[in-house]
Amino acid sequence: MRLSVYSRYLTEVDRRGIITISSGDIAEGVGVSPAQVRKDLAYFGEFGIRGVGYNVKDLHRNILRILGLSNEWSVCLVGLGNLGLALTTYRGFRERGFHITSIFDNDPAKIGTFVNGVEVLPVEMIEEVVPQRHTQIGAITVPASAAQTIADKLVKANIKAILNFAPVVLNVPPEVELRNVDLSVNLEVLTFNLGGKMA
Amino acid sequence: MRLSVYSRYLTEVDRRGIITISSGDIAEGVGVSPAQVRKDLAYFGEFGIRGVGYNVKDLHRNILRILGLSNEWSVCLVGLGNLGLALTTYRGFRERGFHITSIFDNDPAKIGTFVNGVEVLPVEMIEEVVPQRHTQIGAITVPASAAQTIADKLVKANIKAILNFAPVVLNVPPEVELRNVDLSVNLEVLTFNLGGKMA
DNA sequence: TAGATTGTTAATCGATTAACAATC
DNA sequence: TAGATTGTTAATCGATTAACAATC
Repeated sequence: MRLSVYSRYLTEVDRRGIITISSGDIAEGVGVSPAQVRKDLAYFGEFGIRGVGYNVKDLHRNILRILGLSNEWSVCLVGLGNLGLALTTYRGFRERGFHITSIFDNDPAKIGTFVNGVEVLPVEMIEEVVPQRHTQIGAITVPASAAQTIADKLVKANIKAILNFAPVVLNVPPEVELRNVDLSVNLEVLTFNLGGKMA
Repeated sequence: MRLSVYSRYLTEVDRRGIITISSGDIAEGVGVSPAQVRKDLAYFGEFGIRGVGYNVKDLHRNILRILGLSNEWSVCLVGLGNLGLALTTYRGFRERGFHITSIFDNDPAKIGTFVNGVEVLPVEMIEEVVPQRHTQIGAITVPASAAQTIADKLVKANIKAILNFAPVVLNVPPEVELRNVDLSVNLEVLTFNLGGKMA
């Protein structure tokens, strides 16, 4: 969604101390058309003033609210490999109100250790711990072969959304929101687009 | 691009020893419409046989070729944080013919060390080393504040494509292929879609 | 009032789906 | 020949852009 990109741009614009911004300015800043910006924003309400533009702080607040970023979220992380570890230190998580409240892995060497003050638990405990901590979001960073099993456990544990980093198509019921952060696809789009230009 | 997803599905189908597959089967396997599958494939050539379907191995080979995955690619990695480290061990890279041929960072403690047999070099050497090793793809895993500077260096070094993991809109000339792997946007789409369902 | 910029309607564009003739 | 399934054309849908009246 483009709202997310607008939000980021507004953060920067606000930091520069700019008070008011036009759809044209936003459009130029993020690389879309002014009409698109106005359409996107108008869909959620009348945030601007005709002849003037949008109040930066005000608009930003509204977008954050629409994106659900004024809420606090409990996240569980399944799979503590390099990627999982990278996520625990990812600043963007905290900035958006995401709190990693539990970490699961099935490596005995990792179970019982603490990462950022959170104890690593065996994956068998997902169904017990996730509901307990009112966790809404599960991040899957296990190998592709294990991802579906983990997804099933998360669904049973009544998770609301899954952020899947494993390169595999997961099967979850429609009421569970699923996002795939798939590096493979990105790599392939990259080489596909490169295709014509290179040998 | 959906081709990437088809490719993955065909790998699995092939492993099961299936010889021929219909557009309907593929569609069901990856969750799109049969017409879409046929349209996508027909765009690149006539890979199927009417009344029969597609030969799995044959189709897969064709898709790999179209995606540029039968080539070998030289990749440089800039930024050796947790995420950068995760990428060096990412199996999907090697599987697709991506070779990390150089790693750059500006932390003196990291410079000179070896990761997977590749020496970590100072970022100042990008413009020298990248052309030397005929590197086509640059992966940026530095903090957002440094990303544009790195991108500029890569462009000067004549890179063909950039895979950007920093949550920032990069400015590169149109002839450089740019892909953003933006976790922030994914998080925000997630909470946005969750918005209606939750408090 | 004149200039600027929004919100919105209408026109355009592209992508998806439905339908079917071609053909194995 | 009858059944199946492709490749492709036409119909549908949705998203983007252009244009402009409303209004600050």
